[in-house]
Amino acid sequence: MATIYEVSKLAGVSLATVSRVLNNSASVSEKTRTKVNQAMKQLDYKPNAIAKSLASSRSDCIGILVGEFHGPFYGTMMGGIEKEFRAANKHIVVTASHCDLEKEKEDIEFLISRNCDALILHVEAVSDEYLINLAQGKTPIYVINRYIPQIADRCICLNNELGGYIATKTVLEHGHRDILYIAGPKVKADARERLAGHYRALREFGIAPDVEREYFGDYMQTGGYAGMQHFFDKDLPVSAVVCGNDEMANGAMSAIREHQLDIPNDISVVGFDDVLFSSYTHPKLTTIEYPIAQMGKMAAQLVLQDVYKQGECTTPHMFEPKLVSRDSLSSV
Amino acid sequence: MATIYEVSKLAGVSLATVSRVLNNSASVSEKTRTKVNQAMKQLDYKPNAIAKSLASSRSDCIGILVGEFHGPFYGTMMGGIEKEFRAANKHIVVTASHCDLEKEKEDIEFLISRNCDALILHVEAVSDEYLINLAQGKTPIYVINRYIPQIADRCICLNNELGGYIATKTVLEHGHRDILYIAGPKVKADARERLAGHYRALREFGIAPDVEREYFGDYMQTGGYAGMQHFFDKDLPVSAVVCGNDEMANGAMSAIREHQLDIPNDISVVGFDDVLFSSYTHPKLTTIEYPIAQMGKMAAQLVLQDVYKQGECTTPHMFEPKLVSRDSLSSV
DNA sequence: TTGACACTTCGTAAATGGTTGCCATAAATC
DNA sequence: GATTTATGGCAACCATTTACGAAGTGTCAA
Repeated sequence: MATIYEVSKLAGVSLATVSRVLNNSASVSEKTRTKVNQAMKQLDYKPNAIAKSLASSRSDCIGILVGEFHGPFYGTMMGGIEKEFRAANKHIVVTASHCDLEKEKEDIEFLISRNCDALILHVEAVSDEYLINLAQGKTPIYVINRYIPQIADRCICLNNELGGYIATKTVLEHGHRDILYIAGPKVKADARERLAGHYRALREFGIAPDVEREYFGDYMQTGGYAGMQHFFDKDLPVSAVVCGNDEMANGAMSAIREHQLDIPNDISVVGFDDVLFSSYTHPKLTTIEYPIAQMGKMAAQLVLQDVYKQGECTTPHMFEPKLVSRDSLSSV
Repeated sequence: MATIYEVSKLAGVSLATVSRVLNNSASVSEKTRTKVNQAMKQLDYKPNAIAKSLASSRSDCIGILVGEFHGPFYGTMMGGIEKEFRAANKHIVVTASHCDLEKEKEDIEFLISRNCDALILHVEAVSDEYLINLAQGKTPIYVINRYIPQIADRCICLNNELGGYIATKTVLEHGHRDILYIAGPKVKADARERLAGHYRALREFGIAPDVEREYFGDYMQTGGYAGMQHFFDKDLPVSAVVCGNDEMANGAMSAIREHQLDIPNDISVVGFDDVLFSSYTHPKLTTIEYPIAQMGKMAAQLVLQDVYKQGECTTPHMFEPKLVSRDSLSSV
């Protein structure tokens, strides 16, 4: 592989000049520029990003940390981020840390050691203090789906509590009183926040939260399915089930159908996130919109603005969840 | 950020020794090793992966190229690859090139310029010649979902034609004769292969393929929905619709339901891929299994074996599609 | 016409933070 | 005391950026 040195020799100029035309920095005469460009073409020269990164301590790469690669939520998030960066000619390097404390730390260190110009993190296990401390470091970080007051300007999040509140309140307003809740994993802050919103709505309607009517799933279809089975086994009266996310709602719907019950006439179902497939379930899922693609886009814009001084980002950092009314919720 | 130099000074040893401790290569006395480790801890030394990569022309990174970040197919593939590599302490850097020729080439060059030790590619736009040529290069490549005879040992793929054949043959064996086909984008080879399999099954049953009964979608729910609408508008007799993938099947089912028709009693639906949500649709989707997670895993094992000389991979390179019988296909 | 001055354009060389082959030295063994 | 063996150090190298300075060119006034 040809190096900048060979190019400089062939073009009869110095290393510095080649570097200058590469980065079109400073002034280079048109004549020299053409000479260099020709030499590069002739040698099929490809710049070595690693060496460039070492010398310049930049990388044009943004590190992304997600929980998982699979699943509709993270995929959409990565897509939103990537689209924005690609337009700006930046690359992303993504790792998935499976909501594990050690892996999250490891991955963050990995991304920093790779000279990422900034980090966009969707982390769950790591503590607030860790992130606050990390934010002091050389590499700017941006946090999605988590609000930390001390670094509020680095947080892009959704009001999960409000979303949980809206979901259950809507169900209550439709006349339901026998409500089940399939929550996400207790270890996840957003799951707890959504549950808190659920409680608030319940109390507002004079209903005492009841642990008997709660189930903690895994945020996946299997969890929703298992949760619903669990409730069926306990033979509780039910007219609606509110789920911590759409995947679990999907799983719950599957279990409900297997019990020969109709959605929403026998049991109403509400989800959270409004992932892509939720408009294609049967019945179409009533859910809470989590504008994750936009939030990813915004995180990217923030990086572009802060780190690369390109464009401006004026979107507010806290997004408001909205109800998406479809067909899985009926009145009683 | 502390450098290896400062560590060596603090520990009172040479640079080389620190490097040896880091890579636990060659022999270093226990005493020295402890001294160095203590110094590293004291300085909170973090090795600079970029510098290491430049000096050693390795990176412990594997470049992955996928079509998109979102969607159940690629997510599962990335997950399968990542899991295997994480266990071996390798990292992946992923880019999505949206099935665009220029982006695919650009991304491949990007990954190579980042010193990736190997590339795992799911590419569609780039030509066979390009890949054959690329395979001659310094960076080993592995290709998923594409068979190129000249580099067969680098290809991990599914017999798409056979899958397409099985899907339609199964539908025919269930007595259906008025079959519609919603294919993937013509530009995608796998879509064409699946369609070819469809043709073969049709001919085997004495049915002439009919372009009136074909629609080319986008491999997404929207495409399946639009395809079904298209057929409804033409008012063709239908008893079954075979789809190029599960997402389109999902979209088609949605359209069918909106026409107040029952699945599978009025119209049967068959998909392809068996992505996660297909076991949770209503009715549960009958489809063709595409073991993409396993294939990703295998690609990773191949890299581990060939590039890092770890483990051994004996899985055959061509996977066989299998029918997954669920509830969306009935007999007539 | 010429000299001063400013501005372009380009080259030199020192980083950047590591790896690694080769050689030297000290310790251990016989 | 000679021969191994285990350790450690030196210095070149990886491919690039970039501060600094040196030419070269042009403008303008004296």
